[in-house]
Amino acid sequence: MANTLRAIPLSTVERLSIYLRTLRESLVEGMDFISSTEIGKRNDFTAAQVRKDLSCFGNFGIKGTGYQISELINTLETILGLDREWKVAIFGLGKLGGALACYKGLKSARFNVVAIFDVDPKKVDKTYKNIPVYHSDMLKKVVREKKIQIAIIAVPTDSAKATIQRIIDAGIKGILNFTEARVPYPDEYILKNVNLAGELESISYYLIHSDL
Amino acid sequence: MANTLRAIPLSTVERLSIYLRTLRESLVEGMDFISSTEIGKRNDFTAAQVRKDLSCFGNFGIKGTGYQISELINTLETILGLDREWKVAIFGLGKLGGALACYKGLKSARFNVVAIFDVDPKKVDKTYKNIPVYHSDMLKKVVREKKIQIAIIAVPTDSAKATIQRIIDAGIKGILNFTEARVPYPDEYILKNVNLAGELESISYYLIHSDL
DNA sequence: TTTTAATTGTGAATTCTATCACAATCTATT
DNA sequence: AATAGATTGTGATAGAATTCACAATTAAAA
Repeated sequence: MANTLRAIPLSTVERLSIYLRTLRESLVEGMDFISSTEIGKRNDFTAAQVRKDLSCFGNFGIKGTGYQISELINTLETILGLDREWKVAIFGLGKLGGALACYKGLKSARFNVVAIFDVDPKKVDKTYKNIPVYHSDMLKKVVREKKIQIAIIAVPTDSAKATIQRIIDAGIKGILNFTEARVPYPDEYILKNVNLAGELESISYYLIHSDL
Repeated sequence: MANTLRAIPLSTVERLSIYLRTLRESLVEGMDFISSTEIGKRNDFTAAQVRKDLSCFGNFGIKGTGYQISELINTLETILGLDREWKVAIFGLGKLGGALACYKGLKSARFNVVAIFDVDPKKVDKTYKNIPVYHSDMLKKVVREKKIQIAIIAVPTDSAKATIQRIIDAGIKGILNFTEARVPYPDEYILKNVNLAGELESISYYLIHSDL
């Protein structure tokens, strides 16, 4: 039975993203329906896991047949909030910030980069790939005017903590942080960290500790 | 009691990375000892979590005092395999690949980018930031000669699946994948996916489903 | 030396997450 | 209309991860 209000674990939400990708892929392949078994097989999940995740939000399947793909895509997009446009700002126009600003996966997924912030006088008050670049001092004003809802942090390590704090203070509730900085934040905020060094370090760990 | 052989969950290993960062930070601040409580506070973990994680590998603390910071840094570096140099190749010299090649966090953490692969004739057989750029056809030969152990995938989506398959076939056992492609891989391999769109989608989800 | 305060390491308890297993139901076939 | 085959949704079960809670130990203070 559907219960959107019950707290859904992050792991379930992250898998919904993966299911959505699989559904789009199978739609391109010309399929109309897909079973939980097939969704699982393509992502190395059990079929029960797939069904349980989906059942948190409703009964979308047809017994004996599976899930109608285009319909489930729409449903998952609505659940994930991809039925609207999100206004995103990138903080830090270095190599990584620039790469993220160009990333096609963003725009196609309704994440629209409407502002870039930096402190370098050579970069500010220009545009980068048609996106206006502002001095970080303009943060509060621009966030208010452009109704920015999500921040992506790609500033240098040493200014990261202060930058994140200012973003929190400006009321941007969704933050994706590519730096090492860790900042406490209020409950109603969602802050996710992508830690490149950490990813490689756990790869390093498992390379050593496998039975070689 | 220490038991390095027992399978350690990924979540524990990932936290070790975080503890290590915290320890380095506190060393810079001039501290000599740190308690599990303080490590936890700086990362929003419980003190028990910190102690339990560390106790998987040994008894490193001093009761009443905490952990000797520089010593625990060395211990964690050894556990994570950061006491050696890892040879890394980046696949795809686009915006993201270029950004990763320049990323200072890599080299300082003993992850040494010794090769870049691409298929663009304008890029191959040159160097990028002093790193040689090879045509992907040279994959097997270069991997063997340079003893590459870790691959970072930053190629375009449509060639990603094939690229990853060739990397697996070439015997590179540690893979960090920045693309959407998902490829089945043998057990003794470790493949981690960083999914930017997925991260933003779960942020989107929680922004909608908080009590606003 | 004794006491007090701090902190670890860990077994037990709890909470959270994933899997199992099967009744219910749908489609297709005979 | 009846049967066979497929697949869902979910309560029950199992498994994993986290937190609790406290004895043991150390350092510092009295």
